[in-house]
Amino acid sequence: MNALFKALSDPTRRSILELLKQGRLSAGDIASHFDISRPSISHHLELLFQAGLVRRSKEGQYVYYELNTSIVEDLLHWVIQLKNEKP
Amino acid sequence: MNALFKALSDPTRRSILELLKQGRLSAGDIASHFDISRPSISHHLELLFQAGLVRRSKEGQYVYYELNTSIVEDLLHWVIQLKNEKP
DNA sequence: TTAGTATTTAGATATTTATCTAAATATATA
DNA sequence: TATATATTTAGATAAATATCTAAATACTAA
Repeated sequence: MNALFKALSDPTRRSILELLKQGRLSAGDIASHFDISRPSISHHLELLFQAGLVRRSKEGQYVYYELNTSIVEDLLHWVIQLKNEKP
Repeated sequence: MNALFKALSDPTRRSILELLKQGRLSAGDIASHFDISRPSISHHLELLFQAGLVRRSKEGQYVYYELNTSIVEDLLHWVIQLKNEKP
């Protein structure tokens, strides 16, 4: 749960997630949306992966990333649980 | 929104929020639940306040903190919006 | 007014984090 | 095989952050 919140705490990483709402993208396609070096984006993608927020699959020379919504469910529960004092 | 996610990215601050689910507490009462100095807790409380996650009111020499659930609503929307590609 | 308690502010420090460039690895293609 | 492209890893650096102690502020009560 800590990795999840840490992953969400960076605005670039949240933007990446919003991008991936459209569908899966390669690391390079993701990087081209930002004014940040590819290694930095790669690092952000790794943190998102560690947090379980994205899946990845290698196809040829490309690595595709896509949202993993099942962990978003966990986040949803955490938030709801905070809102309702009697769950 | 960034202040909100930044505030949630620290485990101590998330624990403070969980504590406040029970009801309002003074800064000192909150601090006594942690092995961290009072000034550090005070700093965490300030960040939670800046993020809009808690309200505070001074009563005599005490400062009481309580959850502000209306901002939690915003967080909820952000998460839901991430889950549903067609909102 | 003086002493005591609650909280925050200030300033310092160590750790974490976001970023970069250069190099390494993996794959595709000429 | 040699070259080009995609991505990650390594290592360095600067900025952000969590923490501490000491001091300041605000209030209570003797």
